[in-house]
Amino acid sequence: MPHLKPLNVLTNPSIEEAEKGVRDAILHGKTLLLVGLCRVHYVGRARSKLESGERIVIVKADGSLLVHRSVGYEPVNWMPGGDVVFNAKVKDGILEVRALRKKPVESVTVFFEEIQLVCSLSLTDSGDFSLYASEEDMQRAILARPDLLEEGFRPISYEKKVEPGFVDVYGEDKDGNLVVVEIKRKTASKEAVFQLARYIDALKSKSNRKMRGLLVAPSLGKDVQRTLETLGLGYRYLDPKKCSETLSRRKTVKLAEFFEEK
Amino acid sequence: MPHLKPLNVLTNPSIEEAEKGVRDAILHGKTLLLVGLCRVHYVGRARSKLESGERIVIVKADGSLLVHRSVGYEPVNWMPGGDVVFNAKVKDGILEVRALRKKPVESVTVFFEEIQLVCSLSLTDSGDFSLYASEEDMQRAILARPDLLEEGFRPISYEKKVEPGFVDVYGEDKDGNLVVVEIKRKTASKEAVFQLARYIDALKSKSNRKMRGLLVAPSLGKDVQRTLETLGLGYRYLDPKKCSETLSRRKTVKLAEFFEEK
DNA sequence: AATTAAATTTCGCCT
DNA sequence: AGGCGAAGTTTAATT
Repeated sequence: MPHLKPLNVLTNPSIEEAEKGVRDAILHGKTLLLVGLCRVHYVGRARSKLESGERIVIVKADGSLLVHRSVGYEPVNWMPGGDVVFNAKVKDGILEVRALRKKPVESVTVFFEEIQLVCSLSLTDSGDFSLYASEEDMQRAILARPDLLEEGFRPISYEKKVEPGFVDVYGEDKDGNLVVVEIKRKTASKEAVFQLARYIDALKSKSNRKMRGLLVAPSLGKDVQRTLETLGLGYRYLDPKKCSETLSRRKTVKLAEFFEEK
Repeated sequence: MPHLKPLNVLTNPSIEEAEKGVRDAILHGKTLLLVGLCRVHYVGRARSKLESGERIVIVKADGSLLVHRSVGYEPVNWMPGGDVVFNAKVKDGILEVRALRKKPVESVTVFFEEIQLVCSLSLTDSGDFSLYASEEDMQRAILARPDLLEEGFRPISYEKKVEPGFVDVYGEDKDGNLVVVEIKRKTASKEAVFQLARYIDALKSKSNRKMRGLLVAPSLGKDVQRTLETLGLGYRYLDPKKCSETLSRRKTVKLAEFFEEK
């Protein structure tokens, strides 16, 4: 049974009615849904022009603006949220809706010739969003169950800072060798191998212990195996989904927990 | 004066009415706009769960689906267009709208507990979209006016294939040295420098002429200047906007024109 | 099909 | 505030 939430809908309004609806929505911090025939200009980091056509425009209270065409997952024009100022006015029978932000300076302006729909909404949304099987999940899984990597592996640290960046996982194997681990959640490219090589190169100068490099990923790109061999590095198959399953069996949530008392 | 295009709007419909509206829209290849209280599941390359809240859902005829929260430029869940099969059904008073695709196998399912708006649209949109001041614009500008790079520079080719990829612009300077040019439309990182270094490395073996490397960008990231110096490479400031202005003054449109008769 | 690089990338984290 | 790397990145181009 619907709660009949306040829902302001104008269908095929005049430009002037639409203007009022848009201004009210923006003024009251509502989410705005527009459908109509429009042109769009973007000026800022680049510059773009979209000729006349019917599109969906979403204006959110956080300052973000999206222009969607009838096809495509991505918006054709947009404005990321943030310090954005909206503005709506009628000029020569055209409704101009403009979003302007500084840092970087850029603006999206939508010129509506006709409006089919103006809908202002108050979206109540406090639902949690959770994502599994990300690269961080793989990292957490390895820390929780080091034998996923190899038998006898013991993590020493994670996100260790070295010159070129951060080592995903750093530890030692059952023979006491240091192990540098680079994780990729999908097919690893040669770039990943070079990244690992750079880490090892940077770390070798800081220790005289034997050091191994291990690339962890669900699969390898073409020639990557050969590149690994050339550079004397190793590979361990690991599937991100398996990692998230491993984690859901355990109750570990935060990365830091693994090292809190070391 | 509005054309009064066919616009199907249901406000606060029952779940069953909404189901009918959704099915009809999908069946007739319309764009669908939904607003309502819902949960969302994603399973595929990763896995995600979004708890109950009010959101905007867009379903396009090309198979793409977007779930937007009240804040944020990016959709919280989505499905890229392509070979997507949609499905809508009511189960236990909940309207399930599901998008499924293979390659990769993944699905987004939206569970509506309440619906505020169902709107099906026929968007007529053939408007051209044009973007200026892209990296390609910078490339074209350099080819059209080589002195943007440096006085006396003469382009030999563009998009020249070498082992690791493609050299943006390749030419010779006023002293007859070969010049390899790497273009970035925004702040250049160390990665860009390494990319340039790899190209030069690959090309040096093919010629015994002196060879210079030039990174072209509107600015440099931290330490990038030092990296350039270490590797003996040069930098030339160039602003993408200036490039697009240069191009709009000239009438050159196609890259190939510059070399058609060489 | 696989690889590579760009994107008005955005986003988050860390210095 | 700037830099770096990841993303369910997407997209386009080229092998």
